[in-house]
Amino acid sequence: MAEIQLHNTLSGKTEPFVPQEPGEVRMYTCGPTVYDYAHIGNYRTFVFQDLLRRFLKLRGFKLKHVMNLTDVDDRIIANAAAAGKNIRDYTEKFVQAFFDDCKALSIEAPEHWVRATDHIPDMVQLIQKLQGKTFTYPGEGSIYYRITKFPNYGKLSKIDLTGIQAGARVDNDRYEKESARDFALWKAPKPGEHFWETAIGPGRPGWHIECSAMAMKYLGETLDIHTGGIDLAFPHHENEIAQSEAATGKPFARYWMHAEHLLVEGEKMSKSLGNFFTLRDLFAKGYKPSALRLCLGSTPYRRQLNFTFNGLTQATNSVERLRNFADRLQQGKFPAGKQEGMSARIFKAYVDFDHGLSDDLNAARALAAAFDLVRDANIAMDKGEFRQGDVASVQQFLSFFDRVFAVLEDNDAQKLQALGYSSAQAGLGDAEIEKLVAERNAAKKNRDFATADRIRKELADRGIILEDAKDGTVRWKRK
RNA sequence: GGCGCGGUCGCCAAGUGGUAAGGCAAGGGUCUGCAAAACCCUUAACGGCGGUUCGAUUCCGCCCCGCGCCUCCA
Repeated sequence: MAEIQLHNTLSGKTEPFVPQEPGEVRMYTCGPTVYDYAHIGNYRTFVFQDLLRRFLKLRGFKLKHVMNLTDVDDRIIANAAAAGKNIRDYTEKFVQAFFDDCKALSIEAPEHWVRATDHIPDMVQLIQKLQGKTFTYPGEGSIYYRITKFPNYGKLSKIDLTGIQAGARVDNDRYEKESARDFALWKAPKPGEHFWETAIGPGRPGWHIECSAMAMKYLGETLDIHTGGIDLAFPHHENEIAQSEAATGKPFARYWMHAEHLLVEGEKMSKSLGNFFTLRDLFAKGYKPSALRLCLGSTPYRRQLNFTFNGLTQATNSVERLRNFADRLQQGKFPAGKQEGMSARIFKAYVDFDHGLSDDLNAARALAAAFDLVRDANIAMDKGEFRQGDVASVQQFLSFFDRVFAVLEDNDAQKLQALGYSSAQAGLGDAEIEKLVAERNAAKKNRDFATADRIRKELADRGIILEDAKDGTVRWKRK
């Protein structure tokens, strides 16, 4: 196995990954703000986090992974008020939707899902700790963090504070702050707004404090890995560092990893451009969850991903190729014994796969390793050289591959159904299809091709593709 | 302006100081009652100009182009 190398935003370099405790990784990943349905850009990041998580597990690390759900912020408060709901009720729907989406994309559950509103006391404690060290100052009922007190401010995002002036763009906060860059740890309640009554006064948490408080509560004062979208590097993660390290005097996270953003057809995704998509939008158009997962996951995470419908179709077909191969392996009848060289060929696939992912999670390379093996094995099968004795080891490789990529299982229809999308062909059950296939086979035997073709057409119209094999067997699949 | 990502075949996307993976598409085959599906094969690419070098797509410089962050957006 290759040494795992990860790109660390903190150092700006790709470094060997060595966790604090051998064999164990403590990871915190920034999750969604549940004010609305998350969009495909969010899921690009979440799929990246999932690939990272799965790869580390594959390499034998025990994972302690925490992902947060931000369920209190300005938008949530505003939207909930507009809907006449309390924020817990308002966010519940989007929390559920997020969990559903994760299931659809085969994003594994972390060891802990944590919600900001469940951890107000932890945040209050952390703020008190900062107060004790005079990193804070009050202003009209709010509590601010004094950035000038933290010498390393800017070390993550490489922002140089000296050049920054409190200009019109920056100084738009209506609260009193000493310096434009200072941020709120605790916000005083506005009239009619939801607030918590606490030892540091009534109010609600600032954006950044939740992650510091929750990460340290579950993972200790120094994390191994902290990740999120690239836009979070500043100010969110920078502020997390300032808060946490001021409070503990220890490094907050050792490896910071940031996923680049996703573009849509080469443009920034935005509601105004009409190129803004949630998973629901894509599933309603008939795209498969597995295709979206591959589409979002196969571009290395530090590259901007240009999402296009053409690309999604390509991913759909790529998934098909892999699944077709798995089926061929499963259903094929091969001569007994082992093919010379096949074990070595499979070993090479493992090596290439591992090298790809070990190199800063290069998913494109790992994927190519699988496709290379697929092609070579297909050639061997076509030539009649493939042997039954190699089936199991190729299957083992595929399942190894799929422990990270998670696209091989043919369960898209079930997933969509679980989400409430009945795909066009959902009306036809397996038994019904088998019956029609049998009828067609009978017709073919009687050389009644008109009937056989009529059934074939009927099935095709309902999204069922038939595959007539050489030996007369028929395999079918849903489009 | 500062910081960052990128410009490789029609499209997506790896990679290397000695002329370049993989996927999709296209074309051609195998198979088939015909087809489809599946599988195989083939084609074709390194933004521009300099520099370093025996040799650069790969290193350096400049330029052009796309995109992001610079206070609450993954």
